[in-house]
Amino acid sequence: MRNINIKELAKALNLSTSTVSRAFRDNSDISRETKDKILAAAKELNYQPNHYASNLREQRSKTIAVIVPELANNFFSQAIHGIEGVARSKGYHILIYATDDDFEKEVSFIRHLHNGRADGIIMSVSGEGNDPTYLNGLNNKRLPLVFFDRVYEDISAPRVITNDYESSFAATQHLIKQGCQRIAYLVINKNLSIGKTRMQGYLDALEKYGIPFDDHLVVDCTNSYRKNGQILKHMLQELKPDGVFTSVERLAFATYTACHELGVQIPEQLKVVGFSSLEIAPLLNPSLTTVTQPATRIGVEAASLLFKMLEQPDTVNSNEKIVLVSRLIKRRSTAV
Amino acid sequence: MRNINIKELAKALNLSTSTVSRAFRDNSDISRETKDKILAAAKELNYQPNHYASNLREQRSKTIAVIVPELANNFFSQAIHGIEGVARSKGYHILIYATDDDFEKEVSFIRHLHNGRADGIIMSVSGEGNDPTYLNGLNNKRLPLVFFDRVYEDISAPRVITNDYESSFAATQHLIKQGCQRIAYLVINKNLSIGKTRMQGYLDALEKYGIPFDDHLVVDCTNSYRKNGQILKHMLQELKPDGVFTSVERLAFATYTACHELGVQIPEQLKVVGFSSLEIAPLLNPSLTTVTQPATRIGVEAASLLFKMLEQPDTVNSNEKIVLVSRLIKRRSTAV
DNA sequence: TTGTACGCGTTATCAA
DNA sequence: TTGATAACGCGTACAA
Repeated sequence: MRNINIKELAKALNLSTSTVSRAFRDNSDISRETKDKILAAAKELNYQPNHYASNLREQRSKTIAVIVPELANNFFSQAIHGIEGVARSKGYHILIYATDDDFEKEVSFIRHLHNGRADGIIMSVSGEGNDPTYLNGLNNKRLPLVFFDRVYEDISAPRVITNDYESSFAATQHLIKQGCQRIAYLVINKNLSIGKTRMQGYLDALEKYGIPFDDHLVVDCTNSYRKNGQILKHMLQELKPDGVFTSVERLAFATYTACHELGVQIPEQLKVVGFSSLEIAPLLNPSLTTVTQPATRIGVEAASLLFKMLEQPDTVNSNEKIVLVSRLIKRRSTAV
Repeated sequence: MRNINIKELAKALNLSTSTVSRAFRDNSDISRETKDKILAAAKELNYQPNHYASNLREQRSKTIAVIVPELANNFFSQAIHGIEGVARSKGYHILIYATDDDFEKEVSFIRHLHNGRADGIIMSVSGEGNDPTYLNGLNNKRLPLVFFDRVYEDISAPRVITNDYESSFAATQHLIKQGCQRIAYLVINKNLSIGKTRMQGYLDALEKYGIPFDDHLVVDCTNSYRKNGQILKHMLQELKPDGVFTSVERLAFATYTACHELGVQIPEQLKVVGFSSLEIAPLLNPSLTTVTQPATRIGVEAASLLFKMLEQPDTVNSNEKIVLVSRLIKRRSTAV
């Protein structure tokens, strides 16, 4: 069964293409009767208006692009889940792009999206702290952009983030109150805004409780599973921390693994708290104290914001910032 | 900065639109010199060929659609990750759709994709065992379809699956060898092919070792976290199994949670093994014995198969079946 | 090597 | 209420 086009359908019904076209749009004038007839025939002959022709004509794609650093990641898949729900309810489709934390890919994706393929972009930026000003040359066109979670601070675009500073402060404070004095901060890229903000919370909590800052305890990790294992084992043995605060989920897991391998007892010898959206954190050994971001909700808010920009451009300020609240959930990994 | 079109760029360069067009296509004749000039000017003026116009003209979208039951799920996000990598390397974009295990949504997505929006579809089917013959009326058009993991057995389309029967047999056998006699099989939808296949492995393993089959031990669960908790706690208390084999990851987690709440000791009182792609299964309490599917690889294979269908249609048989091997990884949850 | 002209399938404008 | 027609932006015969 071939795809037929509007002409063929029109001919089959002895109608003009305009009339057929009208049957598929809600606003136009068309008699109830002919409309029904057309829709019935369309179903019968399996006709659907060609998407590309429509979009070319209407100059919009009913598609939004979502760019994330990685796909196989709890947080991002939950966020995408949230975005998808909103998009579907609006009749929009979503294109997915993964940068693998590669800035070049990010730039390339963004550039190529400026060809009409998408009506808007939702992005969590790549991990490399490169120069994001390339966005300035672009975003003034009518391709709205919304950031979520990982943002470029100096780029003017609406964003949905969480209260990273406060939750990092709270997490660090929690470790201190549980008796930790040598608290390591684990980060993937401390130049990225999110790494910096979370670190500031860590630093300020230390200061508040009069704990001297030791910059050896700020440990720069990688995206490589293997390398992180080496780095962390080395760190645990050399620096002998009694607490660890990880700025991303993966590093909490890496810490667990390193401790298992070294025979370091959590929480007796080392207390661990980390950012994590893992639903089964309670099932870990020991159950993991987490700073849990409302990942799905972040996606929902980001998508809603983007649709607001699409539907009522004037109501959204480019400095708009939605801050959602993360929760510190205390579990066994930080028990006394 | 507005988007400019090919006409404006041509005018700016004092060239014809065809010449400009040629500069963006590799095959056509065009002097090195003019080509460079055009590309430079394009960059300067931020010109990109309009995607919808190109696609309308060329009758293909360089886009594939991926339909999955859910997004916030380890297995599927890893599979999508695999698909994305292959697609990107081919210069293709991917559209993502989540059915939420709703058959109606699946049908709707598939139907709507037959409007030129995508050149092919990769799908893991929705969880409801409805009538999939709707696909027969469609897939003969030139919109290639590849199934992965969850498939419709009676629909003729290439598929990428894992050796579910064998690994289920192996998992059940492992439980038996560890001393289990009353082994429960947990499934979400036992009418779905995947649920059936995995159950057959379970049944045959029981039979091989002369363990009588008790159909109360086949427990139909849901997608609701709360309901599963009730079902499982009830099951544990009433049926007193000494082993549990779960056909999907989520039910293994639910089992853990129920056991924690009831104070049932794993593995002493109950041994657990489940299908799961969770990378941190070793970190669970206790570490979880898993049947681990090569999720990313499945995505890669499915995408590769689809591209083969797009590039050399005749070389792919519609009955083609790629079977990848899952691994049974023994951990503490089934220790003696 | 470059330019002219047409058509991809649709929708909006205008006329009937 | 319906039909004829032009235009959306591009790519490719064909002509130059």
